[in-house]
Amino acid sequence: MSESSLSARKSAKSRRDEARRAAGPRRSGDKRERILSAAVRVFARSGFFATRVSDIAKAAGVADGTIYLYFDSKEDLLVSLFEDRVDRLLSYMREELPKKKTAADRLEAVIEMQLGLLEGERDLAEVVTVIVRQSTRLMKEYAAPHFSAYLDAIARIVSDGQKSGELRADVSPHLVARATFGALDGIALTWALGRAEEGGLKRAARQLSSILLAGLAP
Amino acid sequence: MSESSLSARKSAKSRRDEARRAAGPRRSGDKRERILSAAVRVFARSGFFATRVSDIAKAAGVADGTIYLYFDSKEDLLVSLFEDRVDRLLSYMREELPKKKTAADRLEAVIEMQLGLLEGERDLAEVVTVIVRQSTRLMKEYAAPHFSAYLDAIARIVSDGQKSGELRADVSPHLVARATFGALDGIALTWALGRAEEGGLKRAARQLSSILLAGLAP
Amino acid sequence: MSESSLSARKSAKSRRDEARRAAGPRRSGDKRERILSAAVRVFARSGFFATRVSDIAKAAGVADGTIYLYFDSKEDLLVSLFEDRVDRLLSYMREELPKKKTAADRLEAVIEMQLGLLEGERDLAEVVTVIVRQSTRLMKEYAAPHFSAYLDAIARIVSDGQKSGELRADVSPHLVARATFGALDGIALTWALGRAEEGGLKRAARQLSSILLAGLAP
Amino acid sequence: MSESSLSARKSAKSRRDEARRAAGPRRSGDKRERILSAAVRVFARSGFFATRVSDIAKAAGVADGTIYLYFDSKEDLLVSLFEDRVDRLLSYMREELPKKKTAADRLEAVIEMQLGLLEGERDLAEVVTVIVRQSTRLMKEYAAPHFSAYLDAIARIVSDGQKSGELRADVSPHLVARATFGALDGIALTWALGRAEEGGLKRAARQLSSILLAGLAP
DNA sequence: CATGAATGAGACTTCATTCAT
DNA sequence: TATGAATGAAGTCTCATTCAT
Repeated sequence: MSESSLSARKSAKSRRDEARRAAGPRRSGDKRERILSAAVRVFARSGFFATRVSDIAKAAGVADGTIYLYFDSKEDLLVSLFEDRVDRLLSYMREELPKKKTAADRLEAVIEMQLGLLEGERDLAEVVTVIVRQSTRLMKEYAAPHFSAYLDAIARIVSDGQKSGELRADVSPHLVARATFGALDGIALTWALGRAEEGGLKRAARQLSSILLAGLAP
Repeated sequence: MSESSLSARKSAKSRRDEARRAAGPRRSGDKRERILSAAVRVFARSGFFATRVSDIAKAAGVADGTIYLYFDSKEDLLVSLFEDRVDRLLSYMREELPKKKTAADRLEAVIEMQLGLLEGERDLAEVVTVIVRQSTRLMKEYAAPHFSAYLDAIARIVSDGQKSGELRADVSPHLVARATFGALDGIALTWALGRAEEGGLKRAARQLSSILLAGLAP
Repeated sequence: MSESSLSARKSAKSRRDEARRAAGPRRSGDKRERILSAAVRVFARSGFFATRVSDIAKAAGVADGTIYLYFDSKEDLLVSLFEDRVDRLLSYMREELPKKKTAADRLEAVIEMQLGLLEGERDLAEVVTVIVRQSTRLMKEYAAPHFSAYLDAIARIVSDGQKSGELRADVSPHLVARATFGALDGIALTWALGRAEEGGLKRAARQLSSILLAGLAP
Repeated sequence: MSESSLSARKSAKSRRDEARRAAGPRRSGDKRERILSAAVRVFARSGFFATRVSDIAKAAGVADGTIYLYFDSKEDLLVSLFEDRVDRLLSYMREELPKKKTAADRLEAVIEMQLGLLEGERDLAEVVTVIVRQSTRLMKEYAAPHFSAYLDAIARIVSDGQKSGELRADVSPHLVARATFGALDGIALTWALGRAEEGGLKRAARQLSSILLAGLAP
């Protein structure tokens, strides 16, 4: 999930926005953020397709047309939302992972990170886990590559751990990555759909780490 | 996932269909199945919203209107599809689980069952994991209860295993259930979206079982 | 203005229509014609851009969506209209012109034909002369080639007449073609916009022929 | 095409502009001209409806809103453009025609004038001949009266020439006017759409005059 | 039972115009 | 005067659903 792959998708609009941001904030530089944040709420409540652009506009307190000053289309809005949030995850990964020395510490960090990203942002959790899967094009053309890169990063941690003898070698690193991601996703999904208790995800992170590491011990 | 919860949603059409099935096969009793099977293929390729009813009709070789002789709506078609396939899973669970004596055996059975259901039916895998999440109403009103029942069943296996001392007691049974389901779902998702190798799911089932049971050992 | 160039533009819809027509008239095989004829009236009154698709639908007594069963888009509707009517002109040209032996007779025939096509169809006259020029894309991509072919045909008549000594040789055949077409178009335009008297175009045709032939005498 | 008919349409803006012009050039008096000249270019390239006000603003190097300091609306901009250029034609007619003594000289003058106006201004030629026809309201409410006045002026030349025996009397003066205008328009149209050769229009003017006068000889 | 032409509600998006700065 | 971000009305087109045959 390299930086370059992330910046690959750049609409005319977002390029314009960047120029605008670089030139310093204009009168309503926060409008883009207001729209994004309204979109998280509305998408989470109704799903991508059932959400009308006018719903988001109303929730953001702007006119329908204003949406299109900041995003190319409804789909671009969802993608931007996704990117915006995935960016945080990636930055965090690039900064924190190298500091950990053992595979165990790294897996724990990934787990805490992925769940922690959502902690306190129930709507975002639902968008990321459920809504993004609603646009097949988005899923296949955009999410899939990033998704693979993310899985690859996890698999590499496992594979390195196996080489160093820290983890058992009789399981496929990629399977572990897929299962780990799925477990995290499943926890987030049920957390988002059910009662999202305060601090629940943190406890879940600790327990999942514990099970996974015990299960992967040589 | 009790029988009663399953029969909660019963449209006029599905009730009629059941009566018909009970009365034995009619001349065009297979048309319903032809439509369902076409729907699996088309939904899997294009997603729920991007699929037009006329696409399914064409794939099934029937007229658009014919769909509405067997299903109330496009959404009813998806729900019926889901029910039809989940039914197999439930029957299997009710028959096989009681035969297993240890928690380990039961968890292994659940894992093999859930993945085995999809093995050889790539399209169905995609529908179940991705497409079903596209209709928020379906997800929240229909799937959620069944989903909970399914998770509860897994959690009970864990909880029983903890009471008997077979499994470690310091993790939440529900968390284990959610993580297990998620791991299975994640494996199925990546299998469906990526290269679905022959026999891959069977191997995955064995490895996941091994990790999970080792991780849950007291 | 060869046959092949005419059939070059064939939308999915029109191809479907042809198949349908070939297979014999369905229940409402005349609906396409009803829409076309309504379109002539409404386009003539309001122009291409100011006309809403729903206006045409109302005038034709069909639902908005029905338009799209027969035409790909609003623009396709205009193009189809144009083609449909130009076809008559071309058929006539291919059949009648070869029968005439002198350049004078041929020019007279062209003049009578172009104006006669519109006689009794005031709306069509306006569509052809005014409305078609409203869609620049249509004008440049579609009309221009056919237009050139039409002008070429007239120019050839002149050029042949010059070679045979029947017409004066000191004027450019293409200029004569452009001026003749323009004169006819101008007459049609003012006839359409003003009081379109019965028989006026026939008289106009005779007078224009007379002036043109006298002007071109060697 | 009397002066009074020309001043019939006078928006608040144009009245203000006239006052300004009468008072002598202001600092930004050229901005209006910059906008008009940009409008000619953009209208000619894309047509009236396909042209966005913002396109013109960009081409003129002003902000969108600035357009509305000089013109009431997009349509007013087109009308102003038309008036501005037609003004030249009218001034010329009022000054030059009375100097000519014969009908032949007058017709030649009209022809040279109408084509000469466009010579060297290909964009303007396209605007006048094609684009102006795109706004039906403009065509019917504004252009038609001026158009009639212009045709009347030509018809009067013919009619006078018939009375003096200089031109044949068996053709309708109005028909001649309409055909002459049409021929000129047709030449300008094809010149604008095709390869606009240098000097082409001047040659065309001479040939057309020659044909027309020979055709109208008694 | 089956058909598929017809319907029409509703969504996304554009763009002329305004107005606070 | 000049700006350009914001507005919101309005239009094209899609597609689930119906119903006459």
